[in-house]
Amino acid sequence: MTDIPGLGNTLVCLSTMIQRRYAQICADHDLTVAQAQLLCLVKDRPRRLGELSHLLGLAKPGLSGLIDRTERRGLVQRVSCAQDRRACDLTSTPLGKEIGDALHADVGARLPEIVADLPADDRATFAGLAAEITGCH
Amino acid sequence: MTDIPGLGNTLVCLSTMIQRRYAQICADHDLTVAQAQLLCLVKDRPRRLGELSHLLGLAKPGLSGLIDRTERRGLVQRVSCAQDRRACDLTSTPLGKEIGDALHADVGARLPEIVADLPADDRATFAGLAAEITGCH
DNA sequence: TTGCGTTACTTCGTGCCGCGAACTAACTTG
DNA sequence: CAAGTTAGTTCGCGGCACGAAGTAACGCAA
Repeated sequence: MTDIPGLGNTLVCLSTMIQRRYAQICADHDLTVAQAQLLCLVKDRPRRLGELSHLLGLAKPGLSGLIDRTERRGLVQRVSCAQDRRACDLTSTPLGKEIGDALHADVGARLPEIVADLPADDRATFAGLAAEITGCH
Repeated sequence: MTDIPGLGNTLVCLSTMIQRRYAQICADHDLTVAQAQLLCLVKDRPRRLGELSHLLGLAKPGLSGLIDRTERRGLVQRVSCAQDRRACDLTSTPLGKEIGDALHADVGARLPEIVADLPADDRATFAGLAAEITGCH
């Protein structure tokens, strides 16, 4: 494969730009990045902890603590699962749902400012390629 | 400006993909992301702490602690500045320089795997646009 | 020169984040 | 039923980063 010089660094820079802005948006909704990501996964449907662990790339104890903190803020709730009494579903509270929806809207509105300097057709091209890479459709 | 639906989410996904892979590469060199970023800024020339604070987007105490931990590992060194006795330059040790260079090479080699599934011309297009957005030349 | 505001950095206390190891309870299989 | 597996928790640790408060050095003005 043809190497593109400096691409590695460019990707790190890009990712840092996105993370910084995303963290700011989260903070504006009084959320940490980790809590925001948890909330977004859970705000529209309940999920098993094991599933969350996989999606977030966290080991069990890390997830457990993250849920503890988020539950303490009243955004999320453990619900014991009827089919398997060992297991837990995590759901969002009404407050969590509300905040999660607001965050999602804000991310959609403000994060793309990062590419605002590009001409419109480049912006569309970039968005398409990024969607391709991530598999986010 | 024309909104591109879902772009906010796509950017978060992209950034997460990059961060996860980058963290893995750092871990392979026994570095945390924060320490790696510090080391990369310092490995080719000394820098003032104030400059680093600005570049890394950290407040003073956060940087101070990060440097403490990195210094404890022998990768980096505080050098008091002759011109201004309040100030500090941060330099990399020979070990730090070596590890930093190895990391940099590895990032260049392995991080672009993220875009490996794209056809070659799309890859080049994406790289160009990303460079444009970040201002990484 | 002496004093005063500013700047550069550190220390302290706090809280979030995430890991491995060890544990408990519940399911499953022989 | 016994043994092994699975889902989740707890504990102790270390990294990360903040605000508030402190210290030392600089620079300027009276």
